[in-house]
Amino acid sequence: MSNFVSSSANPPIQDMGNQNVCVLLVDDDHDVLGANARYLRVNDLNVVVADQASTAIERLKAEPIDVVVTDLRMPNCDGIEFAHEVRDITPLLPIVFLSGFATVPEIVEAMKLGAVDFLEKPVEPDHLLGKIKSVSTSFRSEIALQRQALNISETTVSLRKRVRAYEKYVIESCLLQHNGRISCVLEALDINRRTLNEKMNRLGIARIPNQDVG
Amino acid sequence: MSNFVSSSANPPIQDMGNQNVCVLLVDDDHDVLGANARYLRVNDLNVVVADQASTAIERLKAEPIDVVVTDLRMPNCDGIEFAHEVRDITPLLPIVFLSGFATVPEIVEAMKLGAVDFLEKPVEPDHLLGKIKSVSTSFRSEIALQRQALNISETTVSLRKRVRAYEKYVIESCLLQHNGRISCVLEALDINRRTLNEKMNRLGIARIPNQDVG
DNA sequence: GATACTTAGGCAAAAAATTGCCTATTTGGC
DNA sequence: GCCAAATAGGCAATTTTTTGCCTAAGTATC
Repeated sequence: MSNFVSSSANPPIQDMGNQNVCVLLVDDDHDVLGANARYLRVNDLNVVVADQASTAIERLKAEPIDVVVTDLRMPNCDGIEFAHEVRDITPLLPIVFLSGFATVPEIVEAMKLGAVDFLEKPVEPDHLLGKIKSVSTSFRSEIALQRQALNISETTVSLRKRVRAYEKYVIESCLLQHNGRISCVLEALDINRRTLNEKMNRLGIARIPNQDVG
Repeated sequence: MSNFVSSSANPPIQDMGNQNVCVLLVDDDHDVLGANARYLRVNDLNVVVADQASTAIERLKAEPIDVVVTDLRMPNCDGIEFAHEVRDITPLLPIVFLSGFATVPEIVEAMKLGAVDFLEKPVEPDHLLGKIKSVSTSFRSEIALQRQALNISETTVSLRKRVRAYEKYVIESCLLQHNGRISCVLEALDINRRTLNEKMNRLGIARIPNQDVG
């Protein structure tokens, strides 16, 4: 927790390079699976694939997965069921669902299980990539934030510090999500350019050397 | 989060006396609104109705609402927009959406905004009642609070709003935790009394009638 | 090399937030 | 009734933040 607060001193979240991120891709359709896997790998992600839930669970236990991307409809085992199993193993792992057609209760259930998003097939590979990147980065800081934000009972952290940490977290996430593109952050956070500048200086947020993807 | 997951098969809630629970019912269809309101009232719930978002917001500010039940599609203002406004005022209040037809992104967005459930119209009154009862009891749970506070992250909300919501959340939690005792909050959050006062007014945080727990 | 685009930052006015001082109200105890 | 403790809020000085205007630097494009 303290590292979060004091983080103005230490290096802010850098674009840690996608290669650290490991994605578990689950889909019974081999074409889709292959295509997505290829695209993600080209973009420096580690990709583990599985064409059914049981395999996926094995892989999940074996490999250090950062994000799960799964189809909702699968022959042997539906996605919700699968997500439950994932939750049993890793309660906090971000899960992104894909589906061509899903019912309202399915979506609701998926979101309640903590799905990070629900994308409609067919998914643009680039969109998927962006989602994964944002998810996998925000996931890490979210944990830190969570401690900071919710451990009220444990430690006494001043409101000021907390709010600052939160603000920093939001801006950094947004920056990462938009690949360092300031103009996008301005729009996304609906904030004055000058203000963002000031905040970044004040909070010690580093610029990201805006490297375009793909 | 387990309480959320279990919601599909909600266990019978102990009769804790519905009369305490106050529901804000929002729907532009007067027939639906009337029918639902009647049914809920017969079952000892306090019901406040509104046939449009603006009215609902007024009511929300005026009355001590425990749960919001709103239609997703409304003439002047859509439900998501409305939910955003609700979130600005009460970041933690449970919201149940109703809709006859909703798109995937709408549902996802609603859930990310912290919707507790998403029911398809037409809704069986009894089902709605059960949902409200279960929701209003589980509201106190820490987990619900956590989810709320942090799940906003993906959605595009202005930094200002986010920070405000966060600040509000922290103060409200702290207040709850210390049983409404202002002096404790001051110390815990290491904040000037005058400042806390101002913030509470600005953010619309209600005082808790400091009832000592036996 | 010229030009457009993006971003940083100095400066100062304007706006907002913080906070000390003082007073009022409420609540509980003597 | 009187006193003490807790809390709210008016007022104004002070501090902080926001933001517009202008300039400059770095990059990419033609």
